[in-house]
Amino acid sequence: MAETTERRAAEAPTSKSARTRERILDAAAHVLSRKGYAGTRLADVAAHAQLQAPTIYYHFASRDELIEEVMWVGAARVHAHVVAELEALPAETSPLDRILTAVEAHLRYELLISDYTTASIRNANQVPEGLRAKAAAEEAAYARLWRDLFTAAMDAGQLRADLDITVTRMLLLGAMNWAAEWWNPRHRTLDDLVRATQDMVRYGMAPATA
Amino acid sequence: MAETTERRAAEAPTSKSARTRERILDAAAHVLSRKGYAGTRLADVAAHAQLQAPTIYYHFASRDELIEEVMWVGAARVHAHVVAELEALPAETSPLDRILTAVEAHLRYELLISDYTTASIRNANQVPEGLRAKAAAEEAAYARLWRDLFTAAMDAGQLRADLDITVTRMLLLGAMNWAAEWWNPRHRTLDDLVRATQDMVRYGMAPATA
DNA sequence: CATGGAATCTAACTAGAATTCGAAACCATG
DNA sequence: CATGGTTTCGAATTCTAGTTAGATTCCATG
Repeated sequence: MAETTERRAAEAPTSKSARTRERILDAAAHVLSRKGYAGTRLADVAAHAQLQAPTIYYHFASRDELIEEVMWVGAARVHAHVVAELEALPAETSPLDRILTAVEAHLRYELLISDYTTASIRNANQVPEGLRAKAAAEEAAYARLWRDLFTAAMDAGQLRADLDITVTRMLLLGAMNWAAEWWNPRHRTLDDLVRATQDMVRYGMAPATA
Repeated sequence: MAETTERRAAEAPTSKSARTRERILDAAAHVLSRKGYAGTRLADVAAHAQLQAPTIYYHFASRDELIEEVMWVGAARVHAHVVAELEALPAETSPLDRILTAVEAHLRYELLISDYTTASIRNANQVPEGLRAKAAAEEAAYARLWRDLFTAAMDAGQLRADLDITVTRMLLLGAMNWAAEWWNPRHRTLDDLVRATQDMVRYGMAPATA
């Protein structure tokens, strides 16, 4: 019953088998983010999941299928979380405020489940083509969400008229994705990071030119 | 003699041996950026450098030493290039303009030698500790350069007084580093990318509040 | 407490890749 | 054209890690 608070993120693992599967997936994300695609050894994954390597084959058909799922799950969960946060906003929320909400949701979720995030970020271009398909489709859909947010804000006149929204969108996502590489909760709170990122979007770095 | 124009970037390869060594290094950066640390096979590196795997051992003591050098070279060259561009500025250049110059220099060089850039970016946390030392030291020195640029601009009142310059600096570097992952010269010129990044620094995304 | 499916384990097979070694090819110099 | 150092190569060695097979343990159910 104490689990209910956890269920927002992942779906609830019911059977014992499902829970073991989830444990293997988490372990794989952990190893994948630190060792890369080629360096992800099933023996290491198994050790983190507290079982023996061959056991993985009871839950996944192959090493590649396991890794494919990690790559996909990371992207899918961030996407779903941002969508949920946006849908929770009042209908009259301005396009710019929707962007700022998306920024906060992306950062919080990315840094919360950072093993999956860093795993898919660092390995996006290292994993063999075949394994990329599902994750790539998910990322494309997520990119469309951001593109729509920017287009709406531009149409509403809330962005500088001469802004290159394609490039700017990628710069913003890059700044956020990179945070998983350096952010340390002992130096800055997540709240501070979110605020600094939102301020960067709104005001840039220079003071308002009087 | 036609080589002289190339010499701005890397030091001039004089002897035949030095040129082969450089070719191996380039090939290693290429493979490392695409396959990761564990996935970088010497046979692949050799194929890209148009020679056989054992030949690599004539130029490098081991696979790890080769990879260590790739990781280090990328960071060192970007650092050196940015320093050179900054030193070429007139003494009276304002701190904010110095930041904008550093942005341009970083982006141009990073995207010029993007195999090295993406190699070190994607593998920074995948390479074993021992190999990180040299590259990490170089990156630390480079980070200090940026910290000083920001501190000077803040002291000169050219940045918003409430700006968190530590976080903002990392967001900016992240946005730029990430560009190596998505920038495609067929969609946007490098000039456009540089301008968009500089505008983001100066103005943010929203129009000046009247 | 017996039983059968679910879940996990141990042992063995196999392929791939770094590294070593000694031979061959290259090439500037006398 | 010979010669010796430089550079490259082919073959053999060794170790690592994915995968499979078969046995064993766990555990809910009757």
